[in-house]
Amino acid sequence: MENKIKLYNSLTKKEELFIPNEDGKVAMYTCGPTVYHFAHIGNLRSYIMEDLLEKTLRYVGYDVKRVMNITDVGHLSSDADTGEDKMLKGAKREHKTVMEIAQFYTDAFFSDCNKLNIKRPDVVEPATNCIAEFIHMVSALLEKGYAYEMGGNIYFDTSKLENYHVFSGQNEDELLVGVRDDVEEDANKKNKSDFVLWFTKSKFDDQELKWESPWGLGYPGWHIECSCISMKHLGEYMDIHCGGIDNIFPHHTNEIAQSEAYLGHKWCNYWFHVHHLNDKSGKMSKSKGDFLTVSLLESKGYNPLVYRLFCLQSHYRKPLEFSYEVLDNMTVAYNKLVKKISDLSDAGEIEQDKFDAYRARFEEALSNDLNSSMAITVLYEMLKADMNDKTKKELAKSFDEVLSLDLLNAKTEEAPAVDAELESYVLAKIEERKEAKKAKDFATADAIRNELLEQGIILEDTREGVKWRKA
RNA sequence: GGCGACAUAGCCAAGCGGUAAGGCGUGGGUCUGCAACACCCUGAUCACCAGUUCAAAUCUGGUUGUCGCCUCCA
Repeated sequence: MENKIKLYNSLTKKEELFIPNEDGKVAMYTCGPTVYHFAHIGNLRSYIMEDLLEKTLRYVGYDVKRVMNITDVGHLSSDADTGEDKMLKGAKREHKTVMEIAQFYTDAFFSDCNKLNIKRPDVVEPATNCIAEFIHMVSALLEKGYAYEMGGNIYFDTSKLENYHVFSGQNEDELLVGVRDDVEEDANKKNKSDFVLWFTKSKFDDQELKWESPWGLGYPGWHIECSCISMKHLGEYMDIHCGGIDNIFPHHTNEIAQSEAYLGHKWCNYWFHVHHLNDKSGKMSKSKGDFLTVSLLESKGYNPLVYRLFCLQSHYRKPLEFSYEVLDNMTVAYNKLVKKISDLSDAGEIEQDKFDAYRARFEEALSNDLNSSMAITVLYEMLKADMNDKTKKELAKSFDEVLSLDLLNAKTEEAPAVDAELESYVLAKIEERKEAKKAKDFATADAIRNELLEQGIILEDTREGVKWRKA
């Protein structure tokens, strides 16, 4: 098939025409969540934009296989073995076992994704399912001389690589070790950028999850899982690897190092990195104060899809600043958009030439490095264009395959099961008010409207008559 | 200290060398008993300074500012 999608590739720092290894098929990998806590809406920005990427690829005709890992072990909060495992930390905090924590937050993550209309990847694989694969790769790296054992742990030897800092062009000597106060340097490392592949020696004895390995009882380092899980399901060649921008170093850098050392050839051609969501004080993160979750937004009365729209109207490669003010704006915009589309009638035949023209413009916007903001604009222009309602509705339906904003069946518009009793009551009141209006008794008419409003019923006088809905 | 990204109207934001899309808000208007809805109208020379060009928001160099990364982070 024709390849026409252009994507910015973090590896080459250029926008490139996306050409998969196998014609018409895309092998896509996404770094999944570390399930020790709820995902905040900044995390979810990445997953929304990656979802958009996947759906765009499908929309233009690719057969996509997407794999995501779930990090449920081995993610230390420090690289030295003095660090505390994030999973264990979460478990301690909530007095649960590590596996209970992992299950709970994995479910919570997919529940949030569901609310944001993020499609579940074709394969979701927890790290703890693949211990044998990890051990296999670590063994192979030791055999090939890319790894060494020191102080009970297995390390990757970055000095064996020609170009370790593939992403940044950083100079080894210029890197500062332990920039942050709470990071301790690991004295076992031969080179400061070496990283752990397998731990057997841990200073915290209560590490719950350990596995037998050729090097003793232990657990995997953080980076090994993504390399192994992707190869397990996608093979030795991958098309697109996605993740948040902060994963470039060290996570993705290390993934490339170990994967290509293991394979002996180029591993992944395109790297897609989503930039951060900030608030006025800067980057949103779990370790900083109050983090915003989908549930929190919902409790404040926001539709999660409004947040999705907020993300889509920006570009994935731009930092985005969150504020409730903007979210309020988006709520209005979203409701207007949905109303406009729901008012379209089904009458008539599709005007195929116009349908094709707008669909092409929509694809063109997304093909241009996922210009979702432009895609939204195409949606607005389409709704204003000179064509019949049926065509517009079908186009909206088509666009929504990618946008996933529930444009045709918005959750907000789904009237929560109205019981007949309430309905007849409201209709009676409307009739009463109509009589009052006819008699020019506007005081009574307004009183009735206010009375209903107090019960959460909103009346609107439209040209087609009185409409009512729940607030 | 090193590396990188970003800088367009009140806010979000498109723009990829040919003279500033779109959304929200604001203000004005049509409609309405009023309100809401809907519809119409309404605004910026693109952080700053040089340079390249017939032509620059768009390219180059520099300045300033904001943010991120340099072994927790999406």
